[in-house]
Amino acid sequence: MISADILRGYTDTILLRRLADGPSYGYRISQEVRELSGGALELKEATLYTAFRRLEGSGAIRSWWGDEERGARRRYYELTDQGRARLRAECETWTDTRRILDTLLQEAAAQRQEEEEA
Amino acid sequence: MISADILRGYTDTILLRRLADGPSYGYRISQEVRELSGGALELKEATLYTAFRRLEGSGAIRSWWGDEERGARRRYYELTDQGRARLRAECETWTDTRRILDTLLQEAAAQRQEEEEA
DNA sequence: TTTAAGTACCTTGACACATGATGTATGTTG
DNA sequence: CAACATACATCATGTGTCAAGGTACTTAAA
Repeated sequence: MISADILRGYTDTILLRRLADGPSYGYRISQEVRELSGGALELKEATLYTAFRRLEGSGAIRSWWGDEERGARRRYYELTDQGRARLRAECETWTDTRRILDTLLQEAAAQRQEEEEA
Repeated sequence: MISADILRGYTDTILLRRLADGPSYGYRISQEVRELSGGALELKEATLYTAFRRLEGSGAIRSWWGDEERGARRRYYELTDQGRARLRAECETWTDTRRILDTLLQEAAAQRQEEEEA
């Protein structure tokens, strides 16, 4: 189980990506994240909704109340152009970050050797 | 330039890895990180030294003052067995995290199509 | 028919980590 | 002697995560 604390800084990006294919709402997104991560990542509600506020405040998404006639009310979210641009930028940052962390965490020579000998 | 905020949660792992090949000290490690990351990541001093305190407090590293006869004094750090175990565990967590984020940030079908057509 | 569980939203307070600012001290080089 | 590099350290502040708590509707089981 991966804590979102470790992904800190990527919660927003994950949400933006979930909205890239069209409008969605909180509960659904949290389910999708759980499923796509094979149960390893669960965005807690407090994290999720504060992230939505943050993203809306910065102009990356906009939202409205759905007009569900049955069941619980839902608030829908949608990417703005700015949000789409931000998603692109942050995906590139992820690529860089991944490469750098791979380099920085590369196994020690001794460890590699052990594995080669195994 | 990648903010360490984005790597938050990996500062400790990076430091543990820097100590995996033998004892070292703060200033040198911060230089190594800068070089290995191609200048993209700079561990700020405050971040560095609070991380050392944290790691020593949790028993992952131990430290001592060097006996430099010239130049500024240095505090050396070294992995404990516990630290070595923690490094292994956290490298595995990184592998998982990387895979999960890759999945979660995978480009949208529409975007992929655009690229294929390009 | 009550109860539990699922859907769906929200806020508050506590906590952890990163960092700008600031300080100490020594050594080297122009 | 001024500037820069080496080398350590702390404090206050900001930001993000999350446990805990709350609201309200729907469906299925007991």
